[in-house]
Amino acid sequence: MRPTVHDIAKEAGVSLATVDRVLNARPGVREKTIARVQEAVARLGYVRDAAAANLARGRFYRLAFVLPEGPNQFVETLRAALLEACATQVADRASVKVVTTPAQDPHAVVRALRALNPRRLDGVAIMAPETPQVRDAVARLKEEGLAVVALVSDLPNAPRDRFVGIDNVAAGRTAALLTGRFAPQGGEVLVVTNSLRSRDSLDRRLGFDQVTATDFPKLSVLPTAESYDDPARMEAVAFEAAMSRPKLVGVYSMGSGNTPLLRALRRSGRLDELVVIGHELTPVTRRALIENEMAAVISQDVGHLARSALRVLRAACDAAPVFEAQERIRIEIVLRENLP
Amino acid sequence: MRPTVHDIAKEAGVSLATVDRVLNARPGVREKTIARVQEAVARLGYVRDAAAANLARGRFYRLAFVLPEGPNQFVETLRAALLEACATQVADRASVKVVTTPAQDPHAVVRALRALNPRRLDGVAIMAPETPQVRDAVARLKEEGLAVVALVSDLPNAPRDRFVGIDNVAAGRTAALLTGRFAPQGGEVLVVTNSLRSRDSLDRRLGFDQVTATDFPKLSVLPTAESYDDPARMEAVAFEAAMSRPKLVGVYSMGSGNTPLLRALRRSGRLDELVVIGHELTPVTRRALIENEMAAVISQDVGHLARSALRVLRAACDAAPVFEAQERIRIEIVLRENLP
DNA sequence: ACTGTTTTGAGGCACGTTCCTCATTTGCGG
DNA sequence: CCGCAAATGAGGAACGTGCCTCAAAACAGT
Repeated sequence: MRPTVHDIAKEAGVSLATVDRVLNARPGVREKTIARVQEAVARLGYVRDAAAANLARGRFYRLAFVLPEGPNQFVETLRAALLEACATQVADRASVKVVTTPAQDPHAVVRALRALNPRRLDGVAIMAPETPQVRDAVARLKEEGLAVVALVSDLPNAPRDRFVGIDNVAAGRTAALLTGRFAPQGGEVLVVTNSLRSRDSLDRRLGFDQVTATDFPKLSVLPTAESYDDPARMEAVAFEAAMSRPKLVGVYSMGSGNTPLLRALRRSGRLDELVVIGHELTPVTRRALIENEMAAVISQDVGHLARSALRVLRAACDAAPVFEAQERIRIEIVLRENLP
Repeated sequence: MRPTVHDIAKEAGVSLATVDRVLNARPGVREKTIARVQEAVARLGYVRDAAAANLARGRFYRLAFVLPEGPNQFVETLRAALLEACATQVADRASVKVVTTPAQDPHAVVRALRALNPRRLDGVAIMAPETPQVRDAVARLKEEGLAVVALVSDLPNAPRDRFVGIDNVAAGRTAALLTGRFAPQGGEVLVVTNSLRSRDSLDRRLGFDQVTATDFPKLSVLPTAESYDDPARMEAVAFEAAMSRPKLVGVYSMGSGNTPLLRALRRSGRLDELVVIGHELTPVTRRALIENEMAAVISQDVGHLARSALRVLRAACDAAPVFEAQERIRIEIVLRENLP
């Protein structure tokens, strides 16, 4: 059996109340006594029973997730993973509210953040492009004492407690390395995204350029084409590039919008000679991998993302340390053969 | 606030005792009453507070991990991850004993398993090659009522409750796909391992052959070379192949022993023209990736492995269902640019 | 209506911790 | 040595659930 606070008290020769005061860093204990208790803790190898502690504390975490809305498979699966995580022990003693905002309206996010009542909430996870208004809204939430984490796309200049997601520069570098090795003959690479306003796309492009510049001189990377979340525009841009650029060897899709992209490439008849690399495993990209239409998908485990965000938010609420190793989101490379 | 058993009792118009009997599937309640309680549970959206339940139950999980011993970086990091996981909430209300057995002695595992006292233990995780003796030892543990999971290397014909690890056939298929795409010109591929006795090596070879046979006719895969955990032998075999086979384009290392392998290939002077793919991210393989000596490493997150084994063991002890999505160990592809 | 069985109610103790209150002791300055 | 504040002890209630006992009620078959 593990030692309890009672054992510590006995071992240190103090009362239970004093042990409690020391363990919870409450004032009113002499240095000497603190040391004595801590020694006893070390000697007996005491570790606080988190279950009992939470029970006694009656702690309840009121959390909110602000996600973009739209025909975005990735966000849909993220939301599903979130709800699934809530049904398990990860979300124990927590209530989670999911708020969605129109993807294309940068003010909508701000409005949604303002609409949150800080007194009825302990923490917020935000997935949104970084704008000055969003930064201000985050700052306001922090001032109100809320825990704030950025999700998927970082808000590096906002006072968020933490970013939960992959290192997008490294993700872009990984995409470049795969493109370069899958297309050793070299040629032109088309880079597309729905919007460069999001920090994640920006970072990915940055990483992609770093590696192609230093390691794959035979690749020439075209300027980023933005679709602004318009499928028709995405399809037109991709089709145009495929038809007019004979030296095209690869396409790197940094955002969503893989359905119109693949449709265009299929239509151009050049899909099987192109190395297509995209992000996020969805039904669309999964199918494309199986059909050999996409060479690789760079992905992040949405289940891990959801659980990690929940754990990190709770830790931030308690100003407790996080278990780093568990919260590092991996850049997953998914090929046809290691589809989960 | 979340509803409690008290709320359920009130809602269903029964006593607390009856609610408890229904929730814990104890006998002595009429069908009609059971239905009434379950309706109340559904209506109020009650979910059992796992923390309080475990506390009340006073459940304590006594677990043991049986791991191979030896100069194996992978096992070392696994053990470290295990100890780290024990220090966190994952191992809450559990004691974990780690037993190591000499890697090369198949009887040592059996002896270690026999030495376990089933009355002082609730569950065991085993990482060992599958032999008839191991199967019998596992069967004996199961008969004693222990939970048993196979770790990393499956024991498909033993009555283990579950396998925690990657799908090694798929891992082999992934390695083949990478080799084929990284070496489109084709040629010979050397496959090495420390021992084909382990189920994982066997499965990886199987998967590797499947994909090379169907998708990469230009690759000809050599018979598996075994080192029997002897670094000198590994080095000799690899050097010999590199020197005598001009058409060699790739090496697939299915087990441990990457240090002597890389040393041999370096010595042969052909390392930079070979596509080397190995398993498990260790200091050795990490360095080889950074130096561009290895093209890719197929890995499994040891932290995830450790935490998953703990969770699965606990669930098996309680005959509780596991949260599948969280326990699926991914086949990670690690390149230079997405090193964690 | 009688017995006997099954079902239900009521209550209490336990788990390990937190967080109170109130009384007591200790240390310190004067 | 006194007075005062700080430090400590003792005890208890609570958190939500599990698990136990004993008695009361409902129901079955005769």
